[in-house]
Amino acid sequence: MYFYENLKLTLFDILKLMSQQKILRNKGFEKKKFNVETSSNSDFGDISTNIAMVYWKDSVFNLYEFAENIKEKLLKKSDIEMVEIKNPGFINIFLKKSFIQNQLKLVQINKIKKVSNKKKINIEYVSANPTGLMHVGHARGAVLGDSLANLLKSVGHDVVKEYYINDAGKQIEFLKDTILFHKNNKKKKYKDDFLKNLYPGEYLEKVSENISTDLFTNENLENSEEIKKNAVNYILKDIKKDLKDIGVHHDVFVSEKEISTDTQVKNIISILKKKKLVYEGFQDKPKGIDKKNWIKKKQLLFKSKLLNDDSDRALIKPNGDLTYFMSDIIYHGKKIEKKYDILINIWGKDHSGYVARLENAIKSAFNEDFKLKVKLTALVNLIKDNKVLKMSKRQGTYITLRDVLKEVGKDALRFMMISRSSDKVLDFDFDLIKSRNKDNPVFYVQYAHARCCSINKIANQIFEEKITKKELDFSLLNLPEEISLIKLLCLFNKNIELAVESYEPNKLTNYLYELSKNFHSYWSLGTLNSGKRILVEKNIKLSSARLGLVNGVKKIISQGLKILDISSPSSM
RNA sequence: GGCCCCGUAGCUCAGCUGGAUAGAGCAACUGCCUUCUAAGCAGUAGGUCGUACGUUCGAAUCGUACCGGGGUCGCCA
Repeated sequence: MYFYENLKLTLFDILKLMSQQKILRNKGFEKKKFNVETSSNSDFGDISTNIAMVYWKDSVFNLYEFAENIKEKLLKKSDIEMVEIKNPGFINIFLKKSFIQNQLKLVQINKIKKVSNKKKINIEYVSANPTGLMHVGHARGAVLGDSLANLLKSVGHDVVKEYYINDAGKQIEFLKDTILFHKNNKKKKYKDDFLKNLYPGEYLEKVSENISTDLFTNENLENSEEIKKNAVNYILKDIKKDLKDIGVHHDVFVSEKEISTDTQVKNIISILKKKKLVYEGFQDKPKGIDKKNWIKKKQLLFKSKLLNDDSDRALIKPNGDLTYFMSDIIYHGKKIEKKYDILINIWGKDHSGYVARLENAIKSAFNEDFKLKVKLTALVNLIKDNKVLKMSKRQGTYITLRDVLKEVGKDALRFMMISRSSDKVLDFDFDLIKSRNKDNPVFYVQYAHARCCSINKIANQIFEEKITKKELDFSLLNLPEEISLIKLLCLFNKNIELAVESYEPNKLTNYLYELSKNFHSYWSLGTLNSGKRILVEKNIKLSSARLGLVNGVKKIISQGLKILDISSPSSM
């Protein structure tokens, strides 16, 4: 247990004691929350807490007396050197140096802390339509979902990673049309008179070549379905290959077509009917944009107006097909059947208006006790020569994930994709990502790890077997930079926890960057002052202790990068 | 117009389960390599945290309203 966790328990004990001593009047103190934070400023000690400001009103004392009482009790602890009370009521705790130094022993054997309440979690991500190759936008969701899944697993949750294949509906119809077009117009140029509702780009031409010509000779329904199936399978294979190349693996692939059976549809409709949430009717005309071709048609609608939507939403298209909304209700129903505690969906931000609707629908249909968390990812701007690369799906000029990957590599791609919080537009700058210097955060972190490895090699050369690995004397680590590096290492687990709780892997990349920065800074002390070099030739004990610290850094960086599925190179 | 997201240094962003003097990186300027990877480090300068009001001992953080930017609002997914 690291020092800040320790202190928190100590403070809880003190509260209990104060309750016994009738200093605290109410027993409800456990409900209130107080902070135990590592101090931002060394004037404020190693640990600061607002405990006195939170609880003094529940006590027989005034704020100052209350804080003093806590201070007295804290000073009885052997690990604490000094306690100061500062306005407007903070208690600042200064720990004994030896206590902090010995925290490094915990770092050496650091294991990521498991959660006490293990959850069954389903995370659905990527789910790119199988109508073409993935682009960087998909990659953002892919890496976010994958890193998040790894994080959740690392703290002990039971995680299933899922890909929902949209292999039904109009998009797939367009895909088939496009394939047919290529088959029938093989030699004709199609750029100029390109038809609406066909997918552009050369890729699908290649796909069409890989589909048996026999299917095209007579156009019947059966063959048509077969073409769709073959095309989807072909494209899906490519998508899976790309995902594999960026280290993304799903446990389950669910086909929209397969789960949306007639019985399922009837089932859902009858459930919703019982709850009086559906009716045959006319949808409101969409607001905002002028819709000249708006035609009223009768269809099955979900009463989402009752649930704060501004319009009721269609479940069945006038032609009898399912809307994607309906398919999604069925799909989520399937997931809910499997008794997950938490359902996580990673979607592009263009679906933001849809989140509440779906959540309302499935909560009212299934009444189950589960938590739905939809994470939305904002756009990715590809930047080259300080210019945003314009992409147009219509003209088929979008840049595919595999092109980007070829250029920057998996590690850089993964790191960059989660280096910003997901709801902010991400600038993906090729020049930056490919640079081998500190401008590039991926490089910077990996370089810190490589330096740690390098110093180990040199230590072995200089000291041979004399360098100790066990029973290091950490009391020799007295530089302020060493102390703060140790404290920072202790915060790794805390940052994992934060990343998990907020579903934000970028908290981990931020931490790793921060740690690397501190390490590079520590390393460089030696260039000015040879006594501050990590390896001091005439002092094996000191060198060993410092090497212990370096290896702590190495361990934490590699643990962090492993969760993100990014390599930790031993030399660069 | 409704809903969702964003607004922090010239630029890109951390910080947001309320805490003390708001932090990094880039760009600018000044320094540091005969010595462990200078692929690096140190320093200077740069801010009414979009605006206003409110809650609070305390607000970048919470609430309300407004301003600016983006997304979305069919039977596309």
